[in-house]
Order: sequence, then C-alpha cells, then structure tokens
Amino acid sequence: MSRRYITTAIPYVNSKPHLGFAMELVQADVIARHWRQRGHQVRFLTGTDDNSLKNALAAEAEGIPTRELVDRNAQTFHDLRGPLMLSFDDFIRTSADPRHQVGVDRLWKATEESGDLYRKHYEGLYCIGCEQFYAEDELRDGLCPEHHTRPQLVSEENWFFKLSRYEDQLRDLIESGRLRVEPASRRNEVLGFIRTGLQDFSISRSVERARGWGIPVPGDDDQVIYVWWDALGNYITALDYGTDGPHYRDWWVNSEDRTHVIGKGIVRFHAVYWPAMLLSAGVSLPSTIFVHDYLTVDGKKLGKSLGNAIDPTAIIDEYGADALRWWLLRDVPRVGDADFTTDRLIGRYHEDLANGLGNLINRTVSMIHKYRDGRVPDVVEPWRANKLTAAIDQAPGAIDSALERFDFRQATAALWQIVDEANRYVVEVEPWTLAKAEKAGDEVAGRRLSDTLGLLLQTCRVAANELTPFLPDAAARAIAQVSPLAERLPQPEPLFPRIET
RNA sequence: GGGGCGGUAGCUCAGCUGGUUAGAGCAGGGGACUCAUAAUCCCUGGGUCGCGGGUUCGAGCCCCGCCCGCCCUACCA
Repeated sequence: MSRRYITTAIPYVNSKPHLGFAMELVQADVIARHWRQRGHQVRFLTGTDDNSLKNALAAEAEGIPTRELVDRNAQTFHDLRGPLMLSFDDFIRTSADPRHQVGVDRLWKATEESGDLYRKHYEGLYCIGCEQFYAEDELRDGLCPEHHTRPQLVSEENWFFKLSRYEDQLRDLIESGRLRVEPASRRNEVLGFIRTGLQDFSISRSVERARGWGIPVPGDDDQVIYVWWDALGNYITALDYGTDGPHYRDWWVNSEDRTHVIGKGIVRFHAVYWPAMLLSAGVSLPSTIFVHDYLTVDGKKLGKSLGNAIDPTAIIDEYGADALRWWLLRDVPRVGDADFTTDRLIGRYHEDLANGLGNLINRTVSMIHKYRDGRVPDVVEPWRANKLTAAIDQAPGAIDSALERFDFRQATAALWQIVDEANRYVVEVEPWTLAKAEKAGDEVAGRRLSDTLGLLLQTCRVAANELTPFLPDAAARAIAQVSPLAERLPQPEPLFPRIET
C-alpha cells in the first residue's frame, strides 16, 4: 500500500468549463479510482486558476468585480463533480484559499534564497489569452497564433527566474526518466526545447497591468506574481506546503507517485518551468507528467476563446454521464486529437454499454430468474469455459498495464474482452437447451445449467467491479443487479436504456 | 528553414525488436438462435498499408526523396 498523488491542471475561470477539460478531469479520475481500487492511498486534486489577468478583463467586460466573476465561474468548475462523477479529494482556488498564498510566498522565498530571482527591465509582446510573451516572429500577421488577437507591447521592470541555470539538470532528469513525460513524443518535444537553450523568464507583473489582481510579490508591493508561477505552485500549496503541513510530507515528499495530467498546450510550463522552480526551491519533483491531446467537435477546434465551447453538462443532461464518460475513455485515442460527435457518443454507448455489458447482465439475471427462481446457483465445475475464464484472469493485469501508460482506450478494450467472451459463452452453452433437457429429467444438464449460470453471474460481477474506475455509477448499479437480496437477485432491469433519437 | 507525430478496409483505429495468405470494432451483405434492451452468436472485407525509389532472402514496420494534416522549434534575405 503506497501513497499516490494525482492532479489536473487548474483552468482559468474566465468562462465556463468545456468538453476538453471534462476529459482531463475524467482521465485523472479514472487513474485515481483505479489506484484506490488496487489498494493504494490516493489523493486527487483539481481546482481553478483565479489569478489570471484574463479573469480580471472578463470581469471588466461584464462590468462586475473580478472577485464576483471568479467566484461564480469557479463554482461551475467545481459543480462538474456531480455530473461527471468525479472523486477529487480536494479542490483548490488560487485566489480564495489562504493556504495557496502562504505556499506561494514560501516557494518564492525559497527560490529567492537560492539566488535565482533578479530584477530586470523587460519589453515584449504579451498575449493575455495565453498569459505569455511572444517573440515578434512567433506571431502570425502580428497576431497571437493561438488566439488571433493582437498582443500588447509591455515595457516594465519585472522579476526574473534563472531558468537557464537548470538546463542540464532538467535534461538529465527527463532523459533518465526520473521525470517521466508521457507519451514519448511529448518527452522528445520537451527535450528538444531544452536542448535549444533555456532562457530566464519573467515571473512578475506590475500591479497596474495586472489590474491589481493577483498575489503580491513578497517584499515588493508594486508587483504581483506571474500567474503561471503561482498557478503551478498549486500542486504543493494545496498540500499545505506553505506551513509544511502533514499533507505535504505525506502526499508530496514521501509519496510513491506524483502525477500531473495536463493538455498539450501547457507542456512547457509543466515539464520545464515547474520542475526548475522545484529544483530551485529544494522541493522534490513530480514523477510523471501525462499529456493528452485536444478534442474537436464536429471537426472544429474547441476553445473558450474561439467561441464554440461545448458544455459537458449539456451533454450529460441529454445523454447521461455514463455515455459521456464512456465516450471520452473508450473512443479517444492516446495520441492525436479526437473528434466528438453525438453520433459517435451514441454509437459507443449502444454498442458497448447497452448491447454489450447491459445486455449480458440483463440476460444472465433473466435466466437465473427463469430457470432458478432468482437464486444464485453454485458453480461446481465450470463447463466449456476455458476462454471465458482466461479472459477473466487476464483482464485485470491488462487494465493495469494499459493505465500505467495512460491508455484508456486499451484499458477499456481489455475489460471488454470479458464482456465479449461472456456473450459468446451464452450462445456456446445454450442454457435454454440445458433447461429443456433438465425439465425432461436430465440431471447432468441441470447440473451444467447451474454451473453455467453461476459462472455467468460471477463474470458479471468481475466485469462490474473492473468497470468501477471508468463508470463508477453504472458499475454500482450493475453490482446491485447481480447481488442477491434475501437470497434472490433483483428483477432484471436494463442498466443502459437505449437512447431514443 | 530544422525537428516530431500522423497519413493502414466506407468510418474509427490496432499492428511488438522487419518474416507464413495485413488485423479489430462499427457500417454493409448472408445465416443461426431465442435467455436478453429489435439484443446475441456465426460467416462475409481481397484494402496500390499517402506517392516514388532503395536496403534485404523477405518491409506497413529500416533508409532516401516527395505530397497532405497536426504540433514543436528557429536572429533567411
């Protein structure tokens, strides 16, 4: 039994969450639940990044105080918990949690004491959407390549962090795998970036430019801390790093695994800046950074700033959380962007959930009612079940190794080996034929009927159990369906009703 | 400009260190069965594995060039 810590990125709260962030939350949730199921102690953190200038500007645009906008929108992120069936243990808000500010202060001072902070005049083109500076030639027609907006010319004196100092260490850490970046293509991308040479970066803004919003630089009232600097800190400030609390020691310093789940757009912050900050502060590093790609919807890019964001709760309201979680896990490849359409969502739901597992459980429970009055038969000797038992034996290990690689699609496929094999098994053994023979006085057939029905029920239990990290709610319903009450199974009821269109 | 990742059956994707007739799921076609949510099970795919060369006894998997998509990166005039 070991302690493991997993986090998502914390999104800006300038608007409501979209489907892409729902995917990240679900992915992290599956890993967290899987770890718990395999007996580890787990802490799962998510939260919101409140201190962004874009939040302040969004509030200005709405004509409300920043605090009000941030509180309101942060709530919508937190509210995903129920609909998406998330199991996070903690939710941090960088503007509202005292532990965050205390932790950021400590982190700042620790890097200062290492001699890694200095003041410098800087002039550059800053994109508020990205919260980062761009070189002129990185722009497309003078516009930010991500947001297609004109960056503003900023000229002021800021604090800088000596990132350049950590170039060799970072390269060694990533090359050696002590800091694991998955998938490998992302790791190579990061190494490529490091090899071109690391430059110190600005880690503060003037209070005026920040609209007075953000965390003050310790000992410098004219500056607030660069939003990325404080945001990255959330992974440890949430653990009371600031007060050196027990959570920090348990879940960061002494944990076996510290995994960050992030999207491809913020790899550099997590695989370069963040580890360097930690090295400077004398704090241990994360062990793994898993990078997912993006979602498109109906073939189009998805983005809050691009105006076609899709609300995950709307999908859940219409098709259910099982359908959405399942699509995100079962249909999204590990590498490459995936396109979301409602047709694909419904297709996956029907094929796998309704026709596959749902039908398997339904037919199994129905037969036990029909032939055994709802009483669960003992399995004396499994009959013609080699393939089925092999599938049952192999699935958990296959799921483990797939999730070790963050390959959700392969993990769910491994689980479905059981379901598919069980549906074949039903046709193979023809319980209805055995039932007729039994009725005609064939005791051997009767014995075999009990064995096969008992085995099928056991199979359903295994499948339901392994399904828990992926679809916790459906798995619980499935387990209830195959668990006797007063010696009898509940009446069969479709677990996954078909979606009428 | 350099680098990376993709380009495999109508669709979505697997193909480990190169090796018998290139796979899965879905869709389509045919059949079986009846326990079940018009579900399930079986059979059915002859696809220039982006294009063109090369290495090899043998390449989807290696090398070279090119085309398309996405991404990272760069002080061309």
